Amino acid sequence: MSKLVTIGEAADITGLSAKMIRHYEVNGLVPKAVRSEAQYRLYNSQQLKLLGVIKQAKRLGFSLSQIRALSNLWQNPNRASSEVKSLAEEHLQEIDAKISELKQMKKSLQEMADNCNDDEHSHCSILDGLDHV
Amino acid sequence: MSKLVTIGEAADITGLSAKMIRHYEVNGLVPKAVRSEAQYRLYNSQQLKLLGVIKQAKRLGFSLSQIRALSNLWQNPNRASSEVKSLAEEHLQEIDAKISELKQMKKSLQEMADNCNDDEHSHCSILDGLDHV
DNA sequence: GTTTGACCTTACCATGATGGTAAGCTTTAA
DNA sequence: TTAAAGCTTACCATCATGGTAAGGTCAAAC
Repeated sequence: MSKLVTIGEAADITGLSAKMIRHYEVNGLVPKAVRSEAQYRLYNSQQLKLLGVIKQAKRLGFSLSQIRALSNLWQNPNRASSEVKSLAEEHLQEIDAKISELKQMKKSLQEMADNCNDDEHSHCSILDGLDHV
Repeated sequence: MSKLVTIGEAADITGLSAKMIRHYEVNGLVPKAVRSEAQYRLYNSQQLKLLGVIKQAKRLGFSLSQIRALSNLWQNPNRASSEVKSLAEEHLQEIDAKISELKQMKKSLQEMADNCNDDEHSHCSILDGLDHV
């Protein structure tokens, strides 16, 4: 007999936007919410908890399709923790790849910028660096 | 009297796609190409050079609007190198911010994953970590 | 000289995640 | 009773890119 809240309250509680919550329902990240007589979506505490899990997963940079998988595991009492770990490690690898890529960009750009005279003249090592493909 | 090439050759030479080159023209990153009688876009060596510069800037992660600015400076003989450097440093800051964000994500997720038993049981510290908002 | 295939053109739709707006119905509070 | 706030769906925009369709053009092979 848990208290039911509308989508606006659910948004306030979880820190997601109402738009996002609807979007997640349409895309299967959360089960379809029950509706009031006036067709308003209603959420109980368990569903709010799931939305909170999704919010956290978003903070960790999981994509919506990864979150859909996480959400399914979270809702499944027969899950194996190894499945969850495997999703997490997949994402950790993506994060590492992005960090490497950004570090490489930073290094190249930093080198170019360090050689730039930073004055009113038109010659610029950054443009030179971009120039020769 | 430089040789003119069509968009497909320009794409092959620069490593951009023909779609992207058209998109960049529409969005003002490159000047409108001259056309053949049959309305085919034609590029000279100077324009190919600019497309090469754009390709490099993309490798460095500049956004299209940043590249539009870089392109304008590249084409302007009266530019000041300080303007170019300022664009580069703005982008370097963005890169640094992204790296920090990803490192923070990685740290949090790594901690959760390290405590996961990785077995067939349903209990999982990763879900626990996501759970308590 | 015609056909074939590779190339070009524009116009439209899709992606992923989110925001914005509009038009209309419902609930709440004054 | 009315006004405000909140809900509904449906559509369009963003960013950078890819895909496709329908049609025009060019070069080489037959």
